Amino acid sequence: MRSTLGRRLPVMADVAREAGVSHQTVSRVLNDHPNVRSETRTRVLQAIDKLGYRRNLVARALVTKHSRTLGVVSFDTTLYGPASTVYGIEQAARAAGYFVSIVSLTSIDRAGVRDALDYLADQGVDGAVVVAPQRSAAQALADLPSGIPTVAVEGGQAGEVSVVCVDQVAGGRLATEHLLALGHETVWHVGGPSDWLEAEGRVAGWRAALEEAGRAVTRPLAGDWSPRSGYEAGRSLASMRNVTAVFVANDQMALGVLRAFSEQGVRVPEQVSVVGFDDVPESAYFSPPLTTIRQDFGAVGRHSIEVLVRQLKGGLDERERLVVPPSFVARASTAPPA
Amino acid sequence: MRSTLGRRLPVMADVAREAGVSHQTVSRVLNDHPNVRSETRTRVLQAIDKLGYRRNLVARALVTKHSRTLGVVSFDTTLYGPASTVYGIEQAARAAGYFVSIVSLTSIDRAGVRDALDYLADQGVDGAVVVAPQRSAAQALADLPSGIPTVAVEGGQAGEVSVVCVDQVAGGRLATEHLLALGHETVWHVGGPSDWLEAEGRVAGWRAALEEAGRAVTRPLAGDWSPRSGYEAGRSLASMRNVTAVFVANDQMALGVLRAFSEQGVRVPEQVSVVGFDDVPESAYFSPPLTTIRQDFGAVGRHSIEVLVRQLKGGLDERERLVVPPSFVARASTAPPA
DNA sequence: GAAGTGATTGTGAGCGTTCACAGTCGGGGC
DNA sequence: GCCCCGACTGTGAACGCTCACAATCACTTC
Repeated sequence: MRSTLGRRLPVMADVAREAGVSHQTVSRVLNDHPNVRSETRTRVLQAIDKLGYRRNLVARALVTKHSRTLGVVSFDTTLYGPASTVYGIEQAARAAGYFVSIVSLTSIDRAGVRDALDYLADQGVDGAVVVAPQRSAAQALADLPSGIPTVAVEGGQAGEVSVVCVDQVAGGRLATEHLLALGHETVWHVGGPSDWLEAEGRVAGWRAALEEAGRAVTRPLAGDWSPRSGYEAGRSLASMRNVTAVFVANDQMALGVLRAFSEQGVRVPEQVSVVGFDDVPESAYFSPPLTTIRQDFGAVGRHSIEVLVRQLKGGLDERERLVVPPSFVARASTAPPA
Repeated sequence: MRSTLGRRLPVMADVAREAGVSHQTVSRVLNDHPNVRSETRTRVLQAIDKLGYRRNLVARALVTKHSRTLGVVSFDTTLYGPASTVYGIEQAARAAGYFVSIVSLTSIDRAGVRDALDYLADQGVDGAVVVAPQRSAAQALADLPSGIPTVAVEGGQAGEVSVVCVDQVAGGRLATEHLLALGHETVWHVGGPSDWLEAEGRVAGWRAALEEAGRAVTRPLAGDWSPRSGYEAGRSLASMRNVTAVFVANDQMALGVLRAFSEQGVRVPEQVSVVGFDDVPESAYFSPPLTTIRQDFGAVGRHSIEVLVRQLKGGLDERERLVVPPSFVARASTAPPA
């Protein structure tokens, strides 16, 4: 864009002239080519410094066909989970020497994912990671050959693309088994939106743990991740007699559940135990502090970049599937039944 | 890169040949140039469709010197505020036809901001918005001429750059005046980190409201935005006799305060009233639901893009300063003193 | 009927880099 | 003394697009 002076920004040829070499030698210095006499190298470096030269990455991308830019497609980066994942992705990508171009979707359907990927492809990204926690998005990815190397985060079964995800089933198990171990007869569940793979995995883990223990599997209550939906589920649960333990599919809804219980005079953990999922920074300060399942979003982001970069470098077409284990965080919202 | 077939991706010349026109005519069709016969236009469009041609934006950027990419520099996009702002920015930028390249800083000091901006400039962004809520970042912006059009979000006094921000002082006032209006003798304050401009503005508003009402200005307690720091401040406050109203500089810390009060048997709002700041989605479900000051992060993001695009288009060098007013959200954490 | 006008199209150069290919130079082996 | 080889450097052509300019054509206009 024009320097602060009216002068044109220096280009490689200017540096070459200044250093008394050819433009190619300048290029070699810039690209750490071994066969450059060290004296020549310093001369070029000095010229670069003197002129304040900066290599034009757009021109470079034109010829190399690599932009060193990675695309990220995500859904509602306002939520803690996606935001943390994207943060991890960005850090890892930059560390690996890539720029990150992002597009946030308001609705993550088939068309949306395709458009976003096309959009990024137009821009010339070398690869993309799609944070696709919804079944529709995951399917969109599996079906359409995006043309560019792609990694899915939380993207369900690895079909056409590599996948990095947290073991949601294990997480659901962890939560449920903890409650059963405390002596609860069975565990109720407040689930996330049914089209989210994460919600699906958590229910599955909960159900499996219950069935393995030979306990009654109650019908899960449906939420939409929001505190409000948790609140409503909490009101329903509070009105039931036999509820002593609840596994809520995320911390935000758990907050709503806690709130509803508190309003209805249901004491946690004395009367009912509650376990959340995510371990958002706030959950340690809920009333009571929330026992929850921790997901390492940062690790997921980092891994997704590792996989993507490996695919870019190797050029190999093997699909990977990397699963990050969740962990259990004990706090004050669970106790043995009264 | 490379189509699924081994074949080279079609370029403008291929389309031209297919349509029986010159490459320039293809370019004209692509750029909606008026002087193209409609019959020619359809022929070109058909050729484009048939070949699956997509214009190479990198090549275009090389000659136009415009990448149609905007950079975003932000600090810890894991936090709700920055995440929401960045989300708003991204949506607005895409709507305006720009790509968004993002870099998240872990520490937002002078060098960090400069590096990030240089990094983005290298990539060839047309402009940048820096979410710079810390004094050091704002200063870094004011001092160093970044070379590219830049807009600061929450960036303090407009010096060298345009600024879009929320009126933090008004927010602090709103909170404090509400508590005074309820009949509280004075209002205590739990502040954010002292080098944050937002924290500074909120204290200033609180102090101004107190002084105008002729009330005692107590020494603010220091926090770092985290629930933990709020919790600690809350413990201190709970141990004091004369505290009846507290204005906490953000909702997360307010959560910690609430938690500490609850542990110490201090009832909110019966014994102490609490007001937060931000209106995070969770705050309506705190115990009790938190009265707070709402910031419209989305609007801030949108405005910052508007200002930036105006600067890009107009080419004019005028600096703007756009202030978004906060609003008061009444919930259940405040009441008249006992 | 000559010249002017506006719409439509084509030609060639150039954006700033990297790539492929040629040189040049000095020294070791015969 | 000749040749070969490796280290170093230079030359010219892409990359795929847009820009400036020229050319053509059908009408008007006087």
